[in-house]
Amino acid sequence: MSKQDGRGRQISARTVDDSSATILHIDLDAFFASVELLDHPELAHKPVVVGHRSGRSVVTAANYVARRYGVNSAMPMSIALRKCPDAVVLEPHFERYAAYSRQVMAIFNDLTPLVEQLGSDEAFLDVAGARRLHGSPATIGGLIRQRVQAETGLTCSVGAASTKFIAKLASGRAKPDGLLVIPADKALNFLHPLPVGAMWGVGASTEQALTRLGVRTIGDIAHTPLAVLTSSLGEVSGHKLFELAWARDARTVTVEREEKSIGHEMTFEYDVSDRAVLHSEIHRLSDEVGSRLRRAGLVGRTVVLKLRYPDFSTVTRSRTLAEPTNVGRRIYEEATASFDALATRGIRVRLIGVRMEQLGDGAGTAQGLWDPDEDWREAELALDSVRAKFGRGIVGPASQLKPKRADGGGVA
DNA sequence: TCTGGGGTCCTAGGACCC
DNA sequence: TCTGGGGTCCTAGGACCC
Repeated sequence: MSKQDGRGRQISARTVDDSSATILHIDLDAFFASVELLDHPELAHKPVVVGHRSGRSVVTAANYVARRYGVNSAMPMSIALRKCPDAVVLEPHFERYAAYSRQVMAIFNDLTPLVEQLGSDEAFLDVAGARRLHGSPATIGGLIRQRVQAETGLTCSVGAASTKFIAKLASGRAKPDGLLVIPADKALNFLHPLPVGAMWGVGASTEQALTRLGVRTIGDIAHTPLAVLTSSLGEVSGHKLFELAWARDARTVTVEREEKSIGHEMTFEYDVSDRAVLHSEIHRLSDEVGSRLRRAGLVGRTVVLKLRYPDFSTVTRSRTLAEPTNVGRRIYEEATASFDALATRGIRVRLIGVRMEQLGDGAGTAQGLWDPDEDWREAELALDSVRAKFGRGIVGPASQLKPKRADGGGVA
C-alpha cells in the first residue's frame, strides 16, 4: 500500500514510519457540494455552491472551484454571489446527505468499532486494534479512501497521527482527496510553523487576542509563558492551547456522547413584530423540541428562549422547571412566559429559538410515554391562538401571518 | 458584506447553604 | 455589627465548531 500526499500524489510508503499514527481523522471533501455534483457531473468544473439564493441565507457548502473565488461555507449568499457571480446555486437535499453520511460511517465501522462521528462528514477512528486485521494506519487510511470513492463516488481526506488534534490538522492539510501521516516524532515540526488560526478552538476572537500578544504561529504559543496565555484567554483555554501547542492531547476516540440539549430556531425572511405570529412560532418550535425529546426518550428541565433582533444582537432567557418535561405544551408555556417578560410592544425579531437543556432519562415517567395525539392537538391550539387574534377564516395580513422561512418554505 | 441551524464549552455573577 | 471561604445551582452571554 502506498501513501499519498495532499494532492493525491503517490509517495513511497517506506518514507514514513506510521506505527505511532493510530488515530485517523477522516473528512469528506466539500461534502454537500460533492453529493450534488454526483447528480450534476457536467458542473464539476464550474463554481458550485449549495444553499438558497434568497435574502438571508448563507452558503451551506462550496466546491473547490468556488473556493478559488473566495467563497466559503457559512458566508452570506449575497456576498458569495458578489465574489463569484457565475456560481451555480443548488438547493440543498439534507436527506440525501444523511443517507450518504450513513453509508460512509458504515464503511468506517467495518474497519473498527472505535468510530467517533463529528457532524455528518467527519470522524475520528482509533485503528490501533485494527492493525493486525487490516494493516498499518496508512494502509487503513488508503483502504478507506478507496472504498469511499468506489462505493459512493465521493472523495475524502485522511490525517493519521498519534493524537486527535494532529490527525485533524493533518487531514486539513491533505485536502482535497489526500492522505497525510504525521509520526509522533514529527508532530512538533509539523505543528509549530502553522498559524494560530489553524488551531482547533481558535476563532476570530482568540486569534485577535493572540495577535495582540504578538503570537502568530503555534510555535509562538508553545514559547509563550503559560501565565501570559491564561491571563489573556482564561484559565481553561490558556492551558488547553498551551498543551496542544506542544502536541499534548490526551483525548481518546469516544464512540458515544450523550446529548446535552435539543433545540430549534428559525430566522424570518423579514423581521416580525406581530406578537401572535411570534407566539405561534414559539409554539411550533416548542412542539418540535417536545417531540424530539419523546422520540429520544428524554426529558428536559431548563427551557431556553432565544431572540435575535434586527441589529443581530441576541438575548436568551431560561427557566428551570421543578419537574422535567418533554411535553410541547409545557415547553411552550415557559418559553412564552420568558418572551412576554422580555418583549416590549413593537419589538422586531429576526430570529426566534427554543432549546431544552439539563436533559435526563424520560423512560418510566408518565411523560416518557408517547402520545400520538398530542402534536395534532397542539397544532390545533396554535391555529386557535391565531384565529382568536384575527378571527376564524381570515389569514391576514398575509405578510405577517405567514412568516416565510429563510429557506423559502412556508410556515403553517 | 451582513451574517443559517444544529450544537458544545467556558466565564462570571448572584443566590443560597454550611 | 461586620464579615470568610467553599460548594452548588441558576442565569446570561459569548466563542467556537460542523
